[in-house]
Parts: sequence; structure tokens; C-alpha cells
Amino acid sequence: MKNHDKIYNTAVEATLEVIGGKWKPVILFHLTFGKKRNNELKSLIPVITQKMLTQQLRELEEEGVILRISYNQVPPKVEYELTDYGWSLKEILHLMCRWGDSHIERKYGGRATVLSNPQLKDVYDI
Amino acid sequence: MKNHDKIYNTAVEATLEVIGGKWKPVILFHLTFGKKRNNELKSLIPVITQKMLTQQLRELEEEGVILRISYNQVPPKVEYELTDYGWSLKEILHLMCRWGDSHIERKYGGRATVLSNPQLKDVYDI
DNA sequence: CAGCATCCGTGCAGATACTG
DNA sequence: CAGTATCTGCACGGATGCTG
Repeated sequence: MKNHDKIYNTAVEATLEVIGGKWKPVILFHLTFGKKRNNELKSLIPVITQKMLTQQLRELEEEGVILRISYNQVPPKVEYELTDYGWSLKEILHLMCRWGDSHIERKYGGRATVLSNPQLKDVYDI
Repeated sequence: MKNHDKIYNTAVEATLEVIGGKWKPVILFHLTFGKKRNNELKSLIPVITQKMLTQQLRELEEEGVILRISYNQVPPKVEYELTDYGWSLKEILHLMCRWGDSHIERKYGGRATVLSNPQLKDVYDI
């Protein structure tokens, strides 16, 4: 063993440092369907507050998984998109979505609704 | 639309309800290598407190992804293992582990260590 | 060994108001 | 439109001590 700057017990923990935030997987998941503006994300995630959204976006940006594109214009226009690195999370995120789908079906039968992931039906056969 | 007991914006959220706890993915990950006793989990996750460990285990049990096996003996012996349903999370968990590995490499180069996931090296070629 | 009970602090996250 | 700034509360999680 050498001097370490950082010690993990499991590599899973390293992943959680990046996508472990309360809304991060959800935000990233939506971005796997293309770049989104601030308001679009708010519409897709109605229950999140603006503060939380901005906060989580900033952290994701710092980790290098998303890119913030600010067009200098009035009114302001900002778009968020996955970086190449961020795209490497797609498999995990879509797997989480598909698992969630089957979990909902198992737990609630038909007594639950998922508002905004119709796209996945086109991507996979579910 | 009909009356719903539950509404999700994304199925990802349903997944997060199950594995979204601070330590849940880590605990579940360890269990993908076989049943573990309370103390074994504590050794594998040194920084977790007993309280948190118990709490997270209970919640995982309630969700039906792990099973608590209590042998009625003195001293007590309790084992935790994945249910069949819990096993369906394996792909996500191992994907998270592998992504974490590459993330650590990318972010820290050699200046970080992962203590306890040698098993994965045998399972996959990494 | 496995775990519960209790106390306690902090930090996460909500609500509201304001800005370039 | 896309944010900041500030105040606030409560629940999450840590530390400690006790139990079957």
C-alpha cells in the first residue's frame, strides 16, 4: 500500500458520489433523451424546487457528467446536456428505469402511473 | 386516466425508492457475493454506524429485496441475503461498481484505493 | 452477537422574495 | 428565463449507552 488521497470501501461508493444526490439520477435520465433547458427539466420533474434543480445541476457539472451551455441573450437561454463522460452512465440510468417499471408493476399492479418515460417504450420493447 | 394510488414522473424514481438510501446500493452490492452476517457487513463498510446499518437493512427487507434469517441461538446469529427479487438488482449494482472503478481511475489515477471489491475481478475481466 | 433507545447537532431541502 | 439570496425547520444520521 502507498499513500492514498482517497479510500473507497467499494467502487459503488465512487459512483454514488456522482449520482447519489436525491434528484441526480432523474435529471441525468431525462438528459439521456437530449439536451434540456432549465424550465423543461422543471416540467419533467414538477416536484423539484428551482433551488434543488440548480444545486444538483451545478454538482453534476462539477463532476464533469453534464455541460452547461449558456447563450448570452435576453431573455436568457441555458441548455444542459450530457458530456461524453456523462453518456457512459446511460446504461445504468436506463437499467434503473426498466427495473423501476417492473417494480411498479409488481408493487402496484395497475394502480400507479408513470408520467414521462414514454420514450423508453420506443427504445426498448417494454 | 384512472384513479391512481401513486404517481411517478419517471420509473427511475421508483427504483430510487428502493435503493435510494445512503448505504443501500453498497449493502446490496456486498450481498451479491453471498449472504452476510451483521458483523461481516460492518467490516465491509467500516464507516457505517450500527444504527444506520440496521435501519437500511430493515427498509430493504420491507421492500422485499433482502431476507433476514435469524437463527434462534445464543449468541445470536443473523444472516442477510438477497431475495429472488433482490437478485434482479444485480446488473444495476455491478454496473455501478464497474462505472465507479473507471471513474476512480479517471479522477484519481493511482491515488485512490478500493478496499473490498476484488471479487469483481474474478467475475469480469477488469 | 445483534440490536434497541435516547439524545443531539447539522445539513438537506422547502418557501419566499429578489435580480441580471 | 434562469437563476441567486435568505430564512427556516425538521429529519437524517452520528455518538453513546443499554439489552436479550
